[in-house]
Amino acid sequence: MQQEQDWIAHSPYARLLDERVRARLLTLKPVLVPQGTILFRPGDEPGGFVLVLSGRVGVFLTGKSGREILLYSVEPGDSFVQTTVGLIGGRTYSGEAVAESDLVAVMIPPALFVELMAQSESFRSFVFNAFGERLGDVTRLLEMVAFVTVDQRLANALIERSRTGEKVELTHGELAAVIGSSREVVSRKLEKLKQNNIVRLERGAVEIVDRAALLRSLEHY
Amino acid sequence: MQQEQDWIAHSPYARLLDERVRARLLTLKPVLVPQGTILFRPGDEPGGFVLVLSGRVGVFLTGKSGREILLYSVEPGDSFVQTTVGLIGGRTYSGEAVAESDLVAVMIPPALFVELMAQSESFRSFVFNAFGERLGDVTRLLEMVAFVTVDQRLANALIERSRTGEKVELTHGELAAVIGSSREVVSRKLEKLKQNNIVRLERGAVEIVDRAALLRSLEHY
DNA sequence: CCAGTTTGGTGACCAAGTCACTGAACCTGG
DNA sequence: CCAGGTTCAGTGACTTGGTCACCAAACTGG
Repeated sequence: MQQEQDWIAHSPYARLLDERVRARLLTLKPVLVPQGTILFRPGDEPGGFVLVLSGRVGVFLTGKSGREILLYSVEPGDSFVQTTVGLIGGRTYSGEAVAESDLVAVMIPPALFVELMAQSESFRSFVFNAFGERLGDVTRLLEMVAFVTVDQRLANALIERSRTGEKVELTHGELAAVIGSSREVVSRKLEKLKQNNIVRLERGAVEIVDRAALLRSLEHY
Repeated sequence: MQQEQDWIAHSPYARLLDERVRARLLTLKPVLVPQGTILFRPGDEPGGFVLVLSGRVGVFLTGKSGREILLYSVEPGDSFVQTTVGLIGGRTYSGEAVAESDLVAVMIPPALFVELMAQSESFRSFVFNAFGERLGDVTRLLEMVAFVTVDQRLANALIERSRTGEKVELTHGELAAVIGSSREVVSRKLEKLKQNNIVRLERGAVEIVDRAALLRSLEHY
């Protein structure tokens, strides 16, 4: 697969890695992970620093009520920095990672990880950026959940997941997890959007009809 | 001041730093920062890696409505990893840091920071752990805000801030920021706790009378 | 001691989450 | 191909929490 060879070039941060590191990383054998696999659960001891080459992983937090919220997604070129914390500091992690599609990934074993950290400036930058990225994601999400209405979070989620106008193939329940709300609430909000001819609904998917209207509802920010 | 010399020994992670690094860090001149100083604001370019030696810093997120939420606090031995992200990755940061008390801190200049990262395994661990710590804090807070009732968050905050039974010297508004709620709601909840003889209220402070009852309200988790 | 500022209290209202259902759409295996 | 289970969506009633617009009490600095 092409992606397995030039993923580095496609990742905004990984592309800055120096040659030596790239060479080392390319010797690692990519693993195939089927959709739906749970990569780790709360409390798991991390096995290494995982880099996603293709596919998409969602990391969820689950409340005791069973409600879930998507902490962030890991996309090609991203890594599971969280597991890194454990690697170095011996802490375990909270949150559950699920492969949202079939996955190609490489796992950098702890020894190699530590070695690269010691030797390569560019690798350190890469890891740091990945970390910063995550912290930023979670902070942004918190900001959303704490300060922004469900309507806006929903509008935002729909727009983000339909950049090129395609249907958003998520159930109401899944959408709820993305924006940190509940299925019922999402259903009701979508119902209203439908009545205003802003979206079209079908089982398991939402189609944006009037993108402009959605965007307008966001601009008061 | 004693603390300025042996802060390293008191910090759970900093104490693991190797001799060479300690020596370098101890040559840095500590800065005194008066209470109330805003250390950085959203969008600021970070000036270095800041280590807090004594005092306490709160990092807040502010919604457009003016409501605030405490992201986390930085205590002696902790550092502002966030600024680090910027140091290496050139990203700016969201959140506002306020000195909650008079502060003694050292700032590790970018050049030294990069050098230490390159040279010292133990320094890398230190920085990583600090990072992991923050990510954990923010994740935990998100979990709270998303899944836990105000009553429980309030009970939790009161207990945490009165470990040894002292009064919690925060206004209702400040308490609201700590748990991510609003002043009015906190006032009403406290009112109820008072009626049940669980707390005693005074202007600017809350005293826990029946700690056991508070703890009970948490155990359903 | 008085004016202005902080802090706290309250009612009315609205937004959102929860509970307990119902029904509709879909898969699947005999 | 259709019967029964399962997943997905819709809905009403209720509770919790956040917001708005106030007012009152407590502090604080001249």
